Amino acid sequence: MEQSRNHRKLDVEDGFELAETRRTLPIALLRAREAVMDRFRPMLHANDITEQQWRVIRILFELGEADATKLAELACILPPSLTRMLRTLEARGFIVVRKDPTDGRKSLIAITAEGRAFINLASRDSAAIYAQIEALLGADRLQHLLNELEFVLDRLSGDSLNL
Amino acid sequence: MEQSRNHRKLDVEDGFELAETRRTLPIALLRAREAVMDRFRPMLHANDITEQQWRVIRILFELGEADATKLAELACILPPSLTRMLRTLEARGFIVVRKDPTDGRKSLIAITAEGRAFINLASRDSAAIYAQIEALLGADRLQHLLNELEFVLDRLSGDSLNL
DNA sequence: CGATTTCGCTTAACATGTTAATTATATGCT
DNA sequence: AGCATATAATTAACATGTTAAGCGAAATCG
Repeated sequence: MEQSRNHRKLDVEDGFELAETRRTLPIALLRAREAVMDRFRPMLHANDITEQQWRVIRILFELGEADATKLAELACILPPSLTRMLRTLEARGFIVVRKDPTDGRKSLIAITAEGRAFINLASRDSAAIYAQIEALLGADRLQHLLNELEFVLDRLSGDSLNL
Repeated sequence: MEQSRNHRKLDVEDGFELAETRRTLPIALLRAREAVMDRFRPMLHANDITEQQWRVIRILFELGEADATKLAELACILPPSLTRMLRTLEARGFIVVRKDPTDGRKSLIAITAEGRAFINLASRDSAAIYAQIEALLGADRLQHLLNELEFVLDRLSGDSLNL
């Protein structure tokens, strides 16, 4: 049930140590995410939308409208990528972009009725896939993992290079 | 100490449910990984190497030589990306590519002495950063998280779409 | 008020992610 | 051997990641 894995380290010429690549937080997070996304990708592809576009309109579905900075942060997308994506999503009729009347620098992005309709359609499959994942992992264990990931976030974010 | 977070669900018109985007496994894994990588990026950038290139030569440092398929799998890089990267890394003198004498389709990629020297230099900083992360998270908690991530991998990989 | 600085977003340039199609080689089958 | 199929890698085309630079609007400061 529990796995007592190898915490092996590689001895390098000069004496310092390097963790085995496979057993490393960046790789482990990446591989776990790929395993999860492999289950969503068919549904995303069938709906002719990318993973990132899906995140963006889903955030907008929750918020209704948001400025580009907040949207980028919530969707985990860098500003340059978001700029390009907004054109695509606007051309598809899922969002509308307008200037903030209070602040001429900001852009306000809102989801359209068409965008909401798309979410309503696709989220059926999405929810089913997520339920399947939850069943495979166990609801409690999944919640625990989400807590741990949030712990990592809280612990590593902000304080730049102390210690 | 423990966080009792919201497991809120969004009610959608038609009655089915969609988990809040923030509290979702793909996003949580992505955000956690970004928090981790933010600590490595300065070091990678200072050494003028990308995150993916670093993974590739590090894998080769561990294996010595490998065919492209295994290398791509271990480094979590798709074949088309690897093809492009190999040119870059070969031009920089970190690797050498040769055809497999037994199988004309395969390519065998090996790390060079120069590549090893690069790892030896850069891995000092890398190991220091990883140690800092381990200290911030706690060694035990980190190992536990790695185990959980491996559990996700084992549970979600392979069996394509069974219940 | 005007100059400077900061902020929000965009553009540019290059690297990688992603899927489909292609090529060359191996393998299986008869 | 001859043919169909499978495999390994590549190419193509488009989307996104990543860093730096650019630009207009807003805030700040003297």
